[in-house]
Amino acid sequence: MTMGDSLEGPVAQPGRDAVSNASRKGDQTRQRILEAALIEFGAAGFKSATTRRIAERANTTLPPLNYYFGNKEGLYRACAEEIVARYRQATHEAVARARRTIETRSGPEEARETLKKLMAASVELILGSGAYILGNGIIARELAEPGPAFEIFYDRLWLPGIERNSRLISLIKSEPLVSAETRMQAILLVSSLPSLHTRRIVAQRAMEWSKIGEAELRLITRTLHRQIDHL
Amino acid sequence: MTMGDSLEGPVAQPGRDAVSNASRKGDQTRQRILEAALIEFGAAGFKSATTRRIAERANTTLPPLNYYFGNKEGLYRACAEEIVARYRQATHEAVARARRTIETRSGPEEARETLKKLMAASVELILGSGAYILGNGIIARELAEPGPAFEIFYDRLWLPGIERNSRLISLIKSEPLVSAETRMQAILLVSSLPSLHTRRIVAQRAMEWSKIGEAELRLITRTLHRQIDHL
DNA sequence: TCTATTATGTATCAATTGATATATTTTGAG
DNA sequence: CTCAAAATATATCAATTGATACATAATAGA
Repeated sequence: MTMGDSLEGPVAQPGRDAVSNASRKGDQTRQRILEAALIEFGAAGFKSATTRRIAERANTTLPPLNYYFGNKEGLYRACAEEIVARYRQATHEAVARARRTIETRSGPEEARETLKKLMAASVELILGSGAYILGNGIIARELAEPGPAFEIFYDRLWLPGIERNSRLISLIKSEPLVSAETRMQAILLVSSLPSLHTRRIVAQRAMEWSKIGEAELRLITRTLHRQIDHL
Repeated sequence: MTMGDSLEGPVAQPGRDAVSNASRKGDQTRQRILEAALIEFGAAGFKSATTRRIAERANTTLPPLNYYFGNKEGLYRACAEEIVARYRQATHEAVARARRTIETRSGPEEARETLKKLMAASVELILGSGAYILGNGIIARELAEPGPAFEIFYDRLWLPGIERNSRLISLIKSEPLVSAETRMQAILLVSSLPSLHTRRIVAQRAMEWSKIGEAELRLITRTLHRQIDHL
C-alpha cells in the first residue's frame, strides 16, 4: 500500500481532553479549526458548510482538517461534543441544584424555583450575548433535520434534560410518580429551547428592533419566564 | 444569439392560478414537480436537496424544472407560495372568526376561545396526519436559517399571524392597546409553531413510542392546549 | 546538532450538481 | 391531417467540493 493509510496522524483525540488543551503546537491549529467549524456549521448546516471555508476561517488549508478530524463528519461530531461540553459547564450549577432537589424530594415551591433556575440558565445561554451562541444554530438545525450529531445531542443533552425536568414538574404537581402528560410537558419544554435561537430573528423584525441589546433581551426573557411560571 | 433565450417557455405562472389548475398537459407535470419539490426540499432543505432527485421523484428529467420554474431558487419560491396558499386555505375559517372577534372588540372569553381555535387549526396542520405536513419541514428550516423563502413566510404568514394574535391577547388581557409584552407573547406563540414539527422527533423517542398515532397526537395536543389556556 | 516524527502546504482527482444546448416528441389549432 | 408551438429527453458543461497523494517544513527527543 503506497497510500497514506499507514503513517496516520491524530484523528481521534487520545488522552488529552476536557479543559481546552492547546499546549502542543498542533493543538492550537486543532482548536482554531474547531472554532471555525462551529461558526461555519452553525451558519450553514452540515451539508452546506464547506471544508474550504472552514479551513480559510481557521487560517489553514484542507489537509489539517482530515489530519485532525478524519473527515467532514468527524469534524462535525467534534463540534457537537464541544457544544455539549460547553453547555454542561455553563449549566453545571443549576443542574447540581436540580439533582439535590430531586434526590431530597423537595416540595413544590423549591421544585418550581429550581426549574426556573434551570431554564433561566439555558435561556441565558441561547439569548444572552455570551460566547456559546456559536453552537445554538447547530443544535436548532439538528433538531429540525436529524444529522450526524442528533444522537450526541439527544443522549447527552436532551434526554437527561427531559428526565430532570420530568422529575421537577412531578414534584411541582405533587405527583406520586411521573405521569405521561408530565413527561410530555418536560419534552415540550426542553425542545422549545433550541427554537429560541431561531425566534430571535422573527422577534427582531416583528418588534421593529434595529438590534437585540440588553433591554430587548430582558423583554424576551421576562415573557418566557412568565410562561414557565404558568407551567 | 444561438442560445435558448429567445423561445422561452412558461417560467412565471401567468393568469391561471389559485385552485390547482391541471388542465393542460404541461400543468400536470408542473404540479408533479412542485409536489416532488415540496417533499425533497422539506426533507433536505434548499441547498442540500438536489434538482435531480426532485426530477426523479416527479418522474421527469432536469430541463422541465428550469422550463417551468426558471431555476432551483424559483422552484423553491414556488414551494413557499404553495405552502402559504395551503395554510391560508386550511386556517380560513378560524381566521375569519378572529377577524370578527377583533373588529367587534369582543370580551376576554370570546377572544380566548378564538385564539384557541386559531392555534388548534395550526397545530392540527402541523401535527395532524393531513396532507399539509409536507411544507412544515421547509417552514421550520427557513425559520432556523433564513433563505430564499423567509420573506414570503414572514410577510404572508408570520407577520399577519403576529398581528392577529397580538390583538386577541390584548382583548384577553383587556388592554386599551397592544403592549410590547403582549406583542412579544404573540411572537413567541407564532414562532413556536414551526418547531412543533421538529419536536415530534424528540417526543417520539423520549416517550418510547414506536409511532405517532391518534392517541399519541392527542396527548401532545392536549398538553399544548393547556399551555395556551395558561396564557 | 541530527533525525524521526509531527504538522502543514501544493496540486490534483473524482464525484456531485445546477444548468443548458440541442434534438426529439407531443399537443392542439386551423 | 398539417404543422407550428409547447413539452420533454439526451448529452454535456463548468463550478463546487470532499478528499488525498505527495512534498515540504516545523518540532522535539537523542
